[in-house]
Amino acid sequence: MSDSADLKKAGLKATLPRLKILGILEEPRVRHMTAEDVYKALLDMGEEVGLATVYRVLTQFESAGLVIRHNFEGGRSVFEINQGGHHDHVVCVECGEVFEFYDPAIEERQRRVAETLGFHVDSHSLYMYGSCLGMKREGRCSKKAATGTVEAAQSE
Amino acid sequence: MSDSADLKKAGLKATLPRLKILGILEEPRVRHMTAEDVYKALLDMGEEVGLATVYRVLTQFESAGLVIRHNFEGGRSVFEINQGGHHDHVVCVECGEVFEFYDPAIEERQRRVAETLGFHVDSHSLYMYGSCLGMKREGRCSKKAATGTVEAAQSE
DNA sequence: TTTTGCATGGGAATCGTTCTAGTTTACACT
DNA sequence: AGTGTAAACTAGAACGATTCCCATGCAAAA
Repeated sequence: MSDSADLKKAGLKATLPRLKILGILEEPRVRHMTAEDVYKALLDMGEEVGLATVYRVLTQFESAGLVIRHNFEGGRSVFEINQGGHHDHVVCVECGEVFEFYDPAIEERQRRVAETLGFHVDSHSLYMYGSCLGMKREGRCSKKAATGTVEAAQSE
Repeated sequence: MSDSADLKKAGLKATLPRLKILGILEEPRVRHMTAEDVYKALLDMGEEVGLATVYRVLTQFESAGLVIRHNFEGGRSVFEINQGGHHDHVVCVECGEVFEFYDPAIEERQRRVAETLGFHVDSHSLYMYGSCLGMKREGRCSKKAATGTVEAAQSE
């Protein structure tokens, strides 16, 4: 589906800034960006978009469910396009790289804990912080902002 | 052990501001506080402590392992005294209440995911956001800043 | 085409947090 | 107990991230 249609479905007019920002977030190489990152990417493309607009649009996208906002360590928000499948994050504090994973067993346990507490869960997040030295050896780390995805083994 | 001895063991001089802040964090009723909360509590006690000192001391305590810093939704840091046992958090976005739980199965799965990735984990956090309507019924919600702890069932 | 209203851009304002400068304090050693 | 020195303190300025404000722009409705 076109970005334009995505926006309209979310109740947002398909304006140029919104289309550009959505386009940037959809580039597969840069799944996790700060508002500043998005702003710089726009400038690099020669677009005249204000930083305030970037923040406003990202917040609107979040409300509309188009993007997910993360509160990683360090205080600044990181945005990622929402492509449906929930996943958790592993963040390398040395190179800034972010890996994703999904573990059905963890999800199920979380669901059950909430149920036990009688708590209605709107959203949940799981972050692991550390260093990807082991991954470096395999040549996956050190290229800043790259992203990998891992599907955890299902059972046992 | 006395707070003063705790501080010295952590390599920190036992100054008045540090003792007061540690004392506040140790009060069982208020496990999760922002720097601002701690500052206000000090003012209420009639103490003359600067906000900058509160931030500096909390950061020192974090480095020393005396407190844990959380990055909940909303961007501001929340501090909690570190009493040894790791646990995860359930945050009610309506009343601000924070509940804690520990689920060994989740911890084990996380450990395994990191292992699979060859990732060295320094810290990890799991937050669930939502509403505690169900808990309200049992009279546990609505008293702002109160905290409950739940031990998740072990197996199955 | 005029109206109406949401969207934008730029700069000022705000918020949480950290830094700076000068002053005070804790603590080891008389 | 008295004192020197490094560490810690306070207040306020500075800072980075984010939001607000408002005059202008633009696009759908009348």
